[in-house]
Amino acid sequence: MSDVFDALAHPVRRKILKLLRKKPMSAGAIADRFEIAKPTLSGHFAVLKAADLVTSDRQGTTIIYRVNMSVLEEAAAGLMDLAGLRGAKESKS
Amino acid sequence: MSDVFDALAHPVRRKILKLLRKKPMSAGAIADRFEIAKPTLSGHFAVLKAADLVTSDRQGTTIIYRVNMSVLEEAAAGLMDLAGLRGAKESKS
DNA sequence: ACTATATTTCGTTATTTCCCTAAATAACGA
DNA sequence: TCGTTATTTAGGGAAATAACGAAATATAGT
Repeated sequence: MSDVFDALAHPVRRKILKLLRKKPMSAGAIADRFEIAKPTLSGHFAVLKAADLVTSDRQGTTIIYRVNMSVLEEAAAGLMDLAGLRGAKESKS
Repeated sequence: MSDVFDALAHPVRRKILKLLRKKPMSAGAIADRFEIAKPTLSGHFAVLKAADLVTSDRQGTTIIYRVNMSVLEEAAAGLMDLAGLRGAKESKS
């Protein structure tokens, strides 16, 4: 859970998730949307993956990233739990 | 919005919010719940305040912190927006 | 085997974050 | 005003994070 919030803390990573929400994209296609160097983005992908917020699978030479919706929903639920709102499961950490 | 996710990224700050959700507490009362030095916690309060996640008011020599529920709810809504879920307002950044 | 393309890993630098102790500030009561 | 309590600010060191260019890896096609 902490990994998730760490991952969400960076604006670029939130923007990546927002892109990915519409449709899965290759690392390169995502990189085209940013001014940031590819190695830097690659690092962001790694953080998102560590948080299990995205999954990746290779297709030939390109790597396709897709959002892991359930984890994103869990995070939202976690926040609602913090807020003490309806529909929130019990949470740790 | 970025400030909010930054603030939520630290486990201690999330724990503070969770405490404060039940009832407003003084800085010292919160500090009693942690092993962390008071100045360190004071720094965490400052981050939470910068994100507008908590408000503070002084009562004599003690300072009472309370959660700003609406901002916490906004953050949850922001996440749901990322997840593309119902009930989510449009969001920037 | 060689070349080209896509992506990541490595090594480095700069910035930020986190935590601490010590000192400062604020408000109270005697 | 003095002393006490509650909290914050200041200063500093260690560790984490973010960014880059260069080099490495993986795959496909020739």
